[in-house]
Amino acid sequence: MEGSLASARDGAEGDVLPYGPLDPEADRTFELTLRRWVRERTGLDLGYVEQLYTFGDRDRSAQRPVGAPKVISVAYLALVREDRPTGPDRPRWRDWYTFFPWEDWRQDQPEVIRRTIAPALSTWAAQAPRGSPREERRERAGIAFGLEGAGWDADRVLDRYELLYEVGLVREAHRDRKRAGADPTQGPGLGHAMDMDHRRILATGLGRIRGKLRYRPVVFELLPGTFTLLRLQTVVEALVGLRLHKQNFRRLVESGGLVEGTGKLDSRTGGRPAEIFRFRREVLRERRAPGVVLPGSR
Amino acid sequence: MEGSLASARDGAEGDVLPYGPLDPEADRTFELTLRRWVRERTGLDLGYVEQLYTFGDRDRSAQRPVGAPKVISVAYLALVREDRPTGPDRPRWRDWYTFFPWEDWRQDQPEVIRRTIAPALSTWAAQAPRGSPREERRERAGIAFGLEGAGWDADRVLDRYELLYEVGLVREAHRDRKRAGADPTQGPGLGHAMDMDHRRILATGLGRIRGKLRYRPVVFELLPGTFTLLRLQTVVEALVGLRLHKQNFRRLVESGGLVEGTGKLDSRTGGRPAEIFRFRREVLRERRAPGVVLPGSR
DNA sequence: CCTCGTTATGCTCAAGTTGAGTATATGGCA
DNA sequence: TGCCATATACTCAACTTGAGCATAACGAGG
Repeated sequence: MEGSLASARDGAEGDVLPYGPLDPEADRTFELTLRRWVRERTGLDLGYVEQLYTFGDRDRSAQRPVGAPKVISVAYLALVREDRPTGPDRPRWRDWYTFFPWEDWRQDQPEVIRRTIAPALSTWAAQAPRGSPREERRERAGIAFGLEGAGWDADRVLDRYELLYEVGLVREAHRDRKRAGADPTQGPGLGHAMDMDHRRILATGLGRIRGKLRYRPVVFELLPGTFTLLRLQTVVEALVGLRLHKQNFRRLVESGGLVEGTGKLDSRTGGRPAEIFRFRREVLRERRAPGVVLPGSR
Repeated sequence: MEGSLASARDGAEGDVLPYGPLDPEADRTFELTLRRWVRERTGLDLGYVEQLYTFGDRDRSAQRPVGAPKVISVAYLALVREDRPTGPDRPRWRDWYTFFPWEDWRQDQPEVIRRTIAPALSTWAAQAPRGSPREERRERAGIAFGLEGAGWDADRVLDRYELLYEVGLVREAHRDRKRAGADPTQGPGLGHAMDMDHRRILATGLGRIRGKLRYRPVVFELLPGTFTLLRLQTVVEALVGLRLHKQNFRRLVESGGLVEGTGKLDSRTGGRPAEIFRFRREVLRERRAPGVVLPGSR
């Protein structure tokens, strides 16, 4: 239910993000074009929308045939509640952790880090000439994956993907090397691959939203108007990929003025009925940076 | 000395940011093209570089003549130490607070807010129909400029510029309305204007760097390899536009592991000689988000 | 060489925040 | 009724922040 993102048009190799041409003439801004385009193609009305990053032709893995027009891609991140999408592209929701299994720490450290990533990074570092190049590799790996007591930084999603790409642990790396005519080394191919550079874009988006969470109440874009605190917490946990301390989470959002109780109860919880809360818009006026996440796990 | 940004080519109306065409073919990424371009045009080697935002034709104030090619502008933020720039465009350094006088709270609340902005926003709110539209305007103004006890959020530079534009308090607003054939209302024209939408871009950049400061040690890009703590503090203050408590700043950067003393002293300070410090790179490995925590950052 | 102004540095303290519990409440259901 | 599950309430120590007082060490001017 939580932790998913729209993706569409299964292609030759893997999933792709929804994309299409923009006509800067038709609307006043890119963002308006985007909203219209998504509504037409999927029936979804976007709420929160944020520009992510712009890539030029040569940044991208897809090789442009000689004579084809130059392509600039402007990637956007949008938050939508998970309604059923419609439309000709047959877009489908995907759990984003199928693309980034190493990002999901909700039940402890993911297996794949201990079993595959950490050893591979260790080998990769050891292949560098001894001394400072080797130290640099070790340091970079340590920072990205929180290896040697460095602590996991949930926001560094892009750092981690780029490192895995460089080290050759994701399929796109082999695909691109083969296309470039280089040696076609085979590695484990962690997580589901995506076409073109879409997995890189997705990593940018996930990192961005994890960061934003700390100082802007964007979670509420993904929830109905009212919800229990457990539901809110579950969504936050899906976003940051960490498990949070329940009592402290309640204290944080309640005394932080992010939510207010409605007085009504939801008794479908299985235990004691939970109070139903709503987002307190006034918090935007009261606090400088109203957000949710403390890196505290379990 | 501090608080400035490269701008070039005084044009018909005001300053402009350095800009030029990018050839995505010549370099592998936009960023490389940018670095090369800046080196050729100004002689400066960029250190930290970050993509800011991409604007389409119609986002921009400049009207494109019929038949002219479509233009997409990708704005970048770079941090450079203030060396003398060279080159054909005659670029010059500018204090950015001449463009945003309301952003400089280093000596208390800027006059222009109390004298001009707050009253104008109040009038603007009062012009809306009573009830919730009027309340929304009042709330928006309050959040942006920290008016009714809301507290100043240094990061909201873009919010503030856009509000002033909308309310008609910056010259660009009148320029664009006139061009669009609308009524040419005259207002105070706060701060120095810039051509096209460059002041908007600059606002985006200033906001971005202020935010980044909290969790990445970007300040050190603007300092020589060694420095006194006062020098470091002054640069941070210039960036965030606030004055900081000296003893606490020292405690923050020293016990936070951001800097380490060299044992040497600088006695050109006028009082007791200051110890000379350097950036501690290891902090990147040790802490999740090493940055300068500011008053009410969270 | 003594004093004063100036900047640097050291230290304290109260208030607030965080991390990690323990304890109690209240529903459904066997 | 009693058990299980979840919700909610409260506690407490460790740590962080905001603010200020106190002391150190230089140069300038008498």
